[in-house]
Amino acid sequence: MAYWLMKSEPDAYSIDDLERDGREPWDGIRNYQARNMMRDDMRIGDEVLFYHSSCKIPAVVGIARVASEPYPDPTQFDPDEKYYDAKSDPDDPRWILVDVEFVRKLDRPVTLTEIKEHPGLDDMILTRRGNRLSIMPVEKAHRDIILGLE
DNA sequence: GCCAACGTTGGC
DNA sequence: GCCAACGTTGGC
Repeated sequence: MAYWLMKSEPDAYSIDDLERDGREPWDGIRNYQARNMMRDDMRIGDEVLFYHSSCKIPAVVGIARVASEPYPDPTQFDPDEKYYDAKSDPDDPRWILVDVEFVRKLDRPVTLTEIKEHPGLDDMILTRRGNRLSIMPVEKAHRDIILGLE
């Protein structure tokens, strides 16, 4: 089983929203690297660290799991959608997503500050300079440390 | 609101 | 294929 971190702006979609919905298609990803990971590398049951970004206290706030095989992101074909992509061919969809499922909230958020301060988490992709990926792989050792901090 | 970093686009 | 311009991300 692999481990992932997925960012979401809590104003747009928070861990509480996922808890309420139970399950959610991870739509709107328009970055090829992130798409490739969902399309090629994620497996049902993989664990996801749910991270709040672009907010007051950026932090890992919960755990989710990959809940579907990859499939085309429907929002790319809907002209009324923010994430509409006129250049995506329905016969060869450009954007692929997976569903994610709520598992639990952390007992308390593990903040970006703590992650940066922890020596064992030095080489996490999350804190790498210039990293802008909204989906990234997480090593088990790093995941274990983070869950040890909650 | 600023700005660094980086991806994407499009002209040539 | 190069590269300047532009857009986006996301922490601060």
